Amino acid sequence: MRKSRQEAAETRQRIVETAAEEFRRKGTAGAGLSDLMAAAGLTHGGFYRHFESKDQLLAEAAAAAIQSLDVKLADTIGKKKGARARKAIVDLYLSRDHRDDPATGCLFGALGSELARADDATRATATAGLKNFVSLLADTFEGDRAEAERRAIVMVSTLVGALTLSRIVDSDKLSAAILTDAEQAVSAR
Amino acid sequence: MRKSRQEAAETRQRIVETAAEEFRRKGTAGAGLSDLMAAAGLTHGGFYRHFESKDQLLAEAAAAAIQSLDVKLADTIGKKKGARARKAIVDLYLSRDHRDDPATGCLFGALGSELARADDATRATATAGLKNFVSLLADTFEGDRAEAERRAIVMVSTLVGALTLSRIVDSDKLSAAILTDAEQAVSAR
DNA sequence: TGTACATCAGTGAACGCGCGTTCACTGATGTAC
DNA sequence: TGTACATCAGTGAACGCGCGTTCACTGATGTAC
Repeated sequence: MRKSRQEAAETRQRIVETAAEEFRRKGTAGAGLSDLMAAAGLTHGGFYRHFESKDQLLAEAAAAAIQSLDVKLADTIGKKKGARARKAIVDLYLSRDHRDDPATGCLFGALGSELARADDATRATATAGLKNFVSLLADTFEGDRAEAERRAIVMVSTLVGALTLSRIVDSDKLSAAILTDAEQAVSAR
Repeated sequence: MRKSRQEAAETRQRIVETAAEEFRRKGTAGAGLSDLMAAAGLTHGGFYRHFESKDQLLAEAAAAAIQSLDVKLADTIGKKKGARARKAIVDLYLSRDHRDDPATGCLFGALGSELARADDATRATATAGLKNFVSLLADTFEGDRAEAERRAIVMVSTLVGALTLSRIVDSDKLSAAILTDAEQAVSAR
């Protein structure tokens, strides 16, 4: 039954990535270890060969989600600069696709209020991810760096808030309006 | 042991209000019925004399939280109009006090990502509350109503996002910057 | 390179625990006459 | 107004269930010589 080191490392990675999706899809409490391990193609007994606790997995899953956000943002920016890069990020972030697929989307939008109650390791990861997001956006503003960062912080706040609210609301019309209005307001700045 | 109708009604109200705080403080999964009933000064067995399920309580607690937000906003506005009313709301919403006391604060900030996964009744309540919040803010903008509502929607998004992020972050400095930057940006509009 | 032994990834069953929910019971309140 | 009975708010114990966690076991992999 023993697997090679490489296979074990791949398994671990698969668990983390599966968890990153399941947590975003169902919430941290809603995603049980048993379901989660099954989703990764394993039985739940093996979990503790890889992790000390569910909290540790959450911290690593948060890191994976942050990393995938970084990659998506970098891909979206591509070779664009300034306002065009910024618009590409905003369009992606406030798209209906993003709203309708929390599992592969932004960690802050999917787990925002739960992250505020998470343990230190998870919050530290989230904080680093937020700083990076802000920094990428700040790069798209010209002029004074401190001012650019301030604008980026506000923009991220608007993006996260709008995405969260668009997912709560039970009216398609209002949900779409939130995305559209935020997109236009943010692009106009 | 039987209580009078009035006492029973008061008990029910107390449970709902206690729950509204506990859910915001600990999250919907983190707040157990047993703890919650104890916090309301009761044993947990009596819960089902008042409610059909935990989900029903959540829906009513959400309504209570929404109502208390309405009251706070109305109190804050008082007799102020336009930009002054708007500034008062923003100052209150993005205050350190609000950030540090989710239990009595905005429902969207405290439970945002969990509300997106809540049942229909709870989401309907949240949607109605959001519409009211938007409407109050729209009243502070002059000119075209549709445009005022668009601006209000964006502003609420920024407020909710900034509050949520300020609670996640493990750096006091960044947390304070999020509140301050959002406040200044939003006030400048 | 081959052999003997130790390691450990993964399985599947089991553990204790706290959860939401149910229930028998108590006794004050409400109702009927 | 008084009396007899029904109602039901609240108690406290119990229920089944799924959770996170533990453990004995298997057998392929890794290590030592």
